Amino acid sequence: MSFSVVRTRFAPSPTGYLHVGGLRTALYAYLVAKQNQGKFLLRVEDTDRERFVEGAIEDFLKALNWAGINPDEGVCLEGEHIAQKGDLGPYIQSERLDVYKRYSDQLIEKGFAYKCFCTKERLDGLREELQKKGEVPKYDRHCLGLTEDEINKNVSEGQPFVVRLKIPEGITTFKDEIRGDISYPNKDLDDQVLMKSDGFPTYHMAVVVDDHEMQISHVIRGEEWISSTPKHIILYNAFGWDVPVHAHLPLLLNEDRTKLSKRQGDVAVNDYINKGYLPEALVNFVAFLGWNPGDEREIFSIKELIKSFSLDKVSKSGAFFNTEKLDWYNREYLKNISMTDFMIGIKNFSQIESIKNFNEEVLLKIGDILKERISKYKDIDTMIEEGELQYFFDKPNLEKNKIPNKNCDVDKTKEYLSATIDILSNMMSDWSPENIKETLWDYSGEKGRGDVLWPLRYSLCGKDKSPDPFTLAYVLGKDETISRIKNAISVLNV
RNA sequence: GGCCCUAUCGUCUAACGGUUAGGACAUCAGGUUUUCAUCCUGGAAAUCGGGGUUCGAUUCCCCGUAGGGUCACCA
Repeated sequence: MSFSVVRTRFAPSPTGYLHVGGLRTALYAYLVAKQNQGKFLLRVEDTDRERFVEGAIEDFLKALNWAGINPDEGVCLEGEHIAQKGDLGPYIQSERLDVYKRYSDQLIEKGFAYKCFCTKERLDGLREELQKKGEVPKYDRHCLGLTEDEINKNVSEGQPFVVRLKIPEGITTFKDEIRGDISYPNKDLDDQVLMKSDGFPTYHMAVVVDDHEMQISHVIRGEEWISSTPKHIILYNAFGWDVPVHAHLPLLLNEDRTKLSKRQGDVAVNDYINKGYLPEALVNFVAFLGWNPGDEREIFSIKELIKSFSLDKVSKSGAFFNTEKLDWYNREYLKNISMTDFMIGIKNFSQIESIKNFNEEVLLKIGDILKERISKYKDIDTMIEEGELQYFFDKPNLEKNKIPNKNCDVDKTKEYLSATIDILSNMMSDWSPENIKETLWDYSGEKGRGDVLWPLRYSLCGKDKSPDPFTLAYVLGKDETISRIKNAISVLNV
């Protein structure tokens, strides 16, 4: 191979939104470029005009940017606008039509490709016929036999035509960086359309021409492209170009082990952004879907990934996109985030009204509680919506029989609660969870930890499950704490 | 159906011929300054089947089986 510089690319087509499989492909390509001091480019493959989706390019770019994967060259975002940088552009295929035309003419001239005037009807009929006979549907090369005169006549009459690749005899073999040698008998290959009748190239033509023109050294893409790679190799050979390294990544799978798709859960990167996952976590997670460093480390920043990643350690089989593991990753990253960043994260993320009920002070006080209990920012909204945090604002409704600890009678409970009020009222140290705990420690130890602390905790929140009573008391403040305990005593007196 | 790819705990994976088949997530049990959460400890859990090659196969080869991908003027 004569590529002196590593140049990789991510080449999405703007037909939808970036999904997690695409994110991983982009990430791997990015890592390979970065670890070799190479360049990562982004090219837009918009040769299918019918499937073009408005805004898709921006979406790709934004999602990639969120993940920390930014192109060195090619299509990029400048503020809110799409821009292009680099000397080998344009990097949007619809702006390169003349390039493909030039190369396609060259191919025809050299006899590697030919014009085909067959109508859609004829092609459909042919396919149907072959399928009925149980044969592989392939073009029958009807137009390969056309004479020069016939071709010229058809063209001058304005008959639409496509350009087809003339597949040579033999066997085509290529080396896949992940799977090793892969061979296809050429007789199984169809005379692939290179140029469509609308003057646009097909993917196969465009990808080969552009990868060559943009000096791509590593073609890193999904496994679904394996079977069209031989056609690309034949094209490289026809042009006399060096073939870049190919690496076909295993697919990301649904739970039923089919190719990851919508319908079976969230697949768009945006879905995960909107649920409040941290970019570092998603990146770490998808990086490990199909790759690992070979030792037992699991937490890798993108910088560490650049250092450790290698294509030959990428696995060959598809991986199920398991969000439970993703949640774990996100919790790990949440642990290391500062409280300030955590607060910013919540504020930036939360869409719902309820978060606005929280004043800064309370939010800061319950930060640790929140951080420990959520997997992702969205969970906070869920907790709020389900009223799980309501006791921080409103006095709870208490059920009398739930106030005493298990096997502790009402009179004793009243006594403990009253004593707790006294102890807390006379507390001299600062009102902090640690000090509250310390203040109550001897007394509760003496009377029975659970018998004293359970009713306290329940009095403050009215829930079977909650954070510890000291934190609760701290967040509520001394006055409110005492008021709630008094309330509990009065409930017991009813 | 043709062609191609793949196959280790439920899941993600490690073990580049010799290991009590390792780790992580999830799960279960126990523990930790009441509950929940966190944290700690421990348990259960896998080499698709059949043939070879070899002193020895998860590992190499073949055949099955299963799953997936692909067979467009879509990428």
